Amino acid sequence: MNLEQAGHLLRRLEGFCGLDDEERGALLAALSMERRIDSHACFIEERRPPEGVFAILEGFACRYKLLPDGRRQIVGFLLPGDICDLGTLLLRRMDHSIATLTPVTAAWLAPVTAMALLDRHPRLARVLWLAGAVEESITREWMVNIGQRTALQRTAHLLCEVFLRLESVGLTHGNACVLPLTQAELGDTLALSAVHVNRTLMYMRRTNLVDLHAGRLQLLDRHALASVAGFDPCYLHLCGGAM
Amino acid sequence: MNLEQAGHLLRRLEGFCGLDDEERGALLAALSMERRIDSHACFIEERRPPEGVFAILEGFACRYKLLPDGRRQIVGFLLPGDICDLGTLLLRRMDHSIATLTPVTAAWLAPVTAMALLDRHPRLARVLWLAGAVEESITREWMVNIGQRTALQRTAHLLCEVFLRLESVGLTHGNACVLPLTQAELGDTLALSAVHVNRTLMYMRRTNLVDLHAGRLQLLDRHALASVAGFDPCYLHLCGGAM
DNA sequence: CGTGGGGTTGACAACCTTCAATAACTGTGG
DNA sequence: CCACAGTTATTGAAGGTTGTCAACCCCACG
Repeated sequence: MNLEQAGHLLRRLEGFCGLDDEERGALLAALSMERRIDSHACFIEERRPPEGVFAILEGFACRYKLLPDGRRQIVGFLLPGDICDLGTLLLRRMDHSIATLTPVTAAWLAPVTAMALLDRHPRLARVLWLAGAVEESITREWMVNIGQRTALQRTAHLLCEVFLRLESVGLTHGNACVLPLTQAELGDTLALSAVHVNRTLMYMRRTNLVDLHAGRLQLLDRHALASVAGFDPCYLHLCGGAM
Repeated sequence: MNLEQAGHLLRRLEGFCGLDDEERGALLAALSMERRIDSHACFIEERRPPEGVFAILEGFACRYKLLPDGRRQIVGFLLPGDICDLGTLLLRRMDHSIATLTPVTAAWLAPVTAMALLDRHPRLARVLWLAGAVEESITREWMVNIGQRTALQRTAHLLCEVFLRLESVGLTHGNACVLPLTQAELGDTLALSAVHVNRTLMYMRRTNLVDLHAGRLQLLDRHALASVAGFDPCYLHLCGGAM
């Protein structure tokens, strides 16, 4: 695992709680098995037993559920630095699928390895537990977003969130970051049709809120964006970052 | 804590994994501090530090988030036998509120007590962890429900879920159970207006799917209900119960 | 007997979806 | 270097599901 990628991970975890060299070492050692995954590949399938814990080192992935008629709801983004599926480790079968949105490199821990790591390093266990709690919190906020906000507010809210999450691991440059999603994928995330996502993004571009273009997100007016979204970063538990 | 109430809790946890007498005893002892809460009282508030873990012994409660304009999204139901907020134990502040929907009796564990319990009884820790993972799974399914399904499917899906969850702790009688929610509360849950909830329930009554009336839910045609909902109980991880 | 909360119903409006057509872009092979 | 195919983005028009507003009923409760 190269140092920059490990940096995203550590930076994120240490946002919660300091780690000593031994803990850092143990975590990195456990995550030493890397795997590259193609873009748009489903690498964890609903109804199959969980295959362990993994960390996203590079690239974007998502959790999603399919409906019988082919509709899809994306229920979470997995960004660089995210550690995934500690919670599902004990479940018999996955209740959702996970797929890449771009090429991804991930580090894997077999279930037994993960359990051993948690047993031997209580503070590491706490931090990972915390990271899971934050993901839960994000899921709840997404439900509010989809349930209560208009297309404009909803889109603005998601863009605020993604930007802050990327910023917290050092993946933004000024007011810009990558966001390599098609409008159809944004639609599956926001529970909007791709057409309406397009209209909404066009409107945001015209009104100088954001420019999302060729996989690159630029916040033209951060404050106004947060304002139309009604964005309150509290739920990200970032301990510091404001909008 | 009376035995029937403890029964709901144990029945639910043992659905995941057997417990020995010592574990059962330790859990019940830790949960010995009972508290009665009035109907429609907000007993855990957003932005305040978590006050420990609690178990719902009797009555209905919900997690929710408020928007600046007063709209509300209920993001989860807490039913008898549910153990709550292990996940948030480590967070600095709550990212949502919890309120009762009926009078509730709950058992409380102070944070330190909860941590001690988990440390001393690994298998108990696993079961509680599992219960948390199931709650996460339910949250994701709710997001799918709100995002992708029509009002009719959405309502049917929720009713299927509540019925099964109550059935799993022995709180149903034949095809009926209590469901003491106003239509406005159902609306906040399903992200529908109270008026449209009413229309939908009227429709379901006319077509002999369910009768929801005076706080009592009766499934008139369980199979048809599951069918219109596109309900697949897999996400509840009940290990047995089907619809 | 009045009051207030919840349920029920109708009319109308709004937001968003769907369908359809076109334009821009990406990668591939000749 | 260009032609081509496939995907993604953009825009218009029409229609549908759901929200809002308003009225009315019913019932429990004081």
